Amino acid sequence: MKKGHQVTMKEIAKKLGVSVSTISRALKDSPELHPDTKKRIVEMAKEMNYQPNLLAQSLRISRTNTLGVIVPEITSHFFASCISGIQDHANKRGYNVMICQSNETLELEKANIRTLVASQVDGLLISLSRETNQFDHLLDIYNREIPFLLFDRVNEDIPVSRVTFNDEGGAYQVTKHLLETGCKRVMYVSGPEDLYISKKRKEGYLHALNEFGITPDPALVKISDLTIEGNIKIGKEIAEMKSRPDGVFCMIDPVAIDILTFWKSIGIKVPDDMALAGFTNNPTSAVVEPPLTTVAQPGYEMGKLSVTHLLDQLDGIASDDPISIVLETTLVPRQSTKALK
Amino acid sequence: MKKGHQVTMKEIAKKLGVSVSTISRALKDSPELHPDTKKRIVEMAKEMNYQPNLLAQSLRISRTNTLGVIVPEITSHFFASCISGIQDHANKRGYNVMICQSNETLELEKANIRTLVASQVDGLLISLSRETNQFDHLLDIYNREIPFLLFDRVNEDIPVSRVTFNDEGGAYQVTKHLLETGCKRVMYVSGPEDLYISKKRKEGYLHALNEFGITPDPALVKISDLTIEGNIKIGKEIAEMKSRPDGVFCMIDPVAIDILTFWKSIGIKVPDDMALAGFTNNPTSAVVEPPLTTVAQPGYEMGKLSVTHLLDQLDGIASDDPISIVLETTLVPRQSTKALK
DNA sequence: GGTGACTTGATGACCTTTTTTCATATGTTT
DNA sequence: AAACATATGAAAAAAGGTCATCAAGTCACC
Repeated sequence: MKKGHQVTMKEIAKKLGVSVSTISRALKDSPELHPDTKKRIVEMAKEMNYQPNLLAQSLRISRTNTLGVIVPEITSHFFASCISGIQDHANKRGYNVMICQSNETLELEKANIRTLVASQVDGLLISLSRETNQFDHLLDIYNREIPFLLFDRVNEDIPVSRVTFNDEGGAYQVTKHLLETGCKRVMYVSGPEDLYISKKRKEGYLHALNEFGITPDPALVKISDLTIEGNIKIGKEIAEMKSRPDGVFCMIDPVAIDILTFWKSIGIKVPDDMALAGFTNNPTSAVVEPPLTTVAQPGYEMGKLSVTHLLDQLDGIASDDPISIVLETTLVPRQSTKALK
Repeated sequence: MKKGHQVTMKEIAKKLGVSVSTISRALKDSPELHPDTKKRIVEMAKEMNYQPNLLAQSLRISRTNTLGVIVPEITSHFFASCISGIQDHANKRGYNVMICQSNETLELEKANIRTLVASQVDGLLISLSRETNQFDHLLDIYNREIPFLLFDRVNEDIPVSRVTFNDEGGAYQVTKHLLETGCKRVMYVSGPEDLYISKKRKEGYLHALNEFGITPDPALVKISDLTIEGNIKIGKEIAEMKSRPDGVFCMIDPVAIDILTFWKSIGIKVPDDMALAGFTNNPTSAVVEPPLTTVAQPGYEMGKLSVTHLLDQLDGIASDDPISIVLETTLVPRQSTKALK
């Protein structure tokens, strides 16, 4: 199939028997043109359904008014919300958005960056893949002075702006909640240790324990590979412990939900046998039985703030110096943890 | 913030003291170039981190290798899955994807089309918004011979390829399932009547009733505006009916889940008091209590098939004549409906 | 020495739009 | 009639890359 022909300024010019410069002047609303001519041209452009070729325009002015976005996966509700926030607010400021997913692989992340840069995007919003433990590709675009920032899945060694949640604070809140509702032995089920959020949330967990005068027990920290099988394996391990925890805080909701489902199948009662809490406030967490206590992360808001900051930098409204924007999270207590007395 | 300078062919040429044409030939792997020179150039290009400017390239060859995608909303798991399928398979064939969401409004749908067309995308994959009841914008791009197809939310009057689910068949399956598990009075909760899927699923519903020799009762068809409030209102209306249905089939999962949640709050038991079924197989439907019987629609697959067909048309592999691709759905029986005897 | 093959240079057209410059053609003013 | 303003044309340069063409150089071979 071949694309149909697009109307160009040249063709309008020919049709009206005027020159291309006149067309350009008319469409740019230049003051040195007779209003009548201007009107004639604008009307003809409309009639011929003229659309300026953004490629040519971008090439000329060396700006595309397009931003690139890279997320680990679109099907995650959280990232979908971020994208939604990014899109809405990018559009509001006259920018378009090209979205790519890395599928949690370093390889695709690199490839996406390459393509977006080649497409001359004006800036990039990146959330790193789980696999990303090496940062040459980011340093590369940093050195090439391509404006970008990191959100949610960030790295602290790259001198660019970061937008994150107060992961430590959220983990602190939820651990504290478990302790306040009577748990004595609270476990933390983490993701891979080199993940930024694994570390941060562990800090919050430890912080809360510390505040309650509890010495951390290494047996009460487990690491999941975040696959369904991995999560179930952890659930099983916990069930089989001689000395079980009485409260479990999982780094992300899906881990908690997989464990919950497994526990239900073997007769473990939540929260009576063990309390359970997650993090992220996925839509699913509200409807499982019992509803899961979790920590809400406003994804749309994160997308909005990220894109706004980047555009502010592009437009010279904000300084180019990297800043760190930290969004607060909110504890969402539900029935998977006991009630406060 | 200003974007850093990008290396051009001219600069490589200057550095190596050769002409731009030689660079071009080397990068195009032209056979008429000495292998040594080719190697020298390719290495220098790599060293200088040269990336061809896709804008210029696209402008010249009048092809962008980019597809545009318009979905009603990204945060829906179903559409996110479609996008994922589209992206993966577009990339596989060397295409990029620009994604836009219409937020279920006609206005944004039009604006998105305009922008994507102005950006010279090679083709479009469109899923219509709920509000779209007028099709000038589609006829417009049809007349301008811009290759596109419709998926999921389609319209049958535009002569372009369509990719849909067998909505009628899925609705028939689930209604039949309700009848087979003992329901005598099955209700259909529809969305707005001008929606394609509202109509199709109603056909399937009626088809099953007919097969069981049941005369459709107009009181057993309700229409929701698909907002949470609207769904709850329907749930309430059903609860207050003097002669309640004993099975309710909702056009989409969220409607069923909102109704289920409301019913739980007022003590109606599912499936004992009334059986309940949805459509789409949202992740949520598997974890509500009781798990919701629904119809699975493979979104990733739909995205994959859509993009593959469009690219086949673009590449001349498939004929330009519009075809209709119909994907089969699968009944997912769960505990919100009674078991078969 | 002539022929042909191979390699590279040099040039320019082209894609579309933007922007500038200079040249005209009018009409208006003094 | 000269001076000026206004409106428009015509053309070129630029953005970066592609592609084709012609010229010219080097080399080998008969």
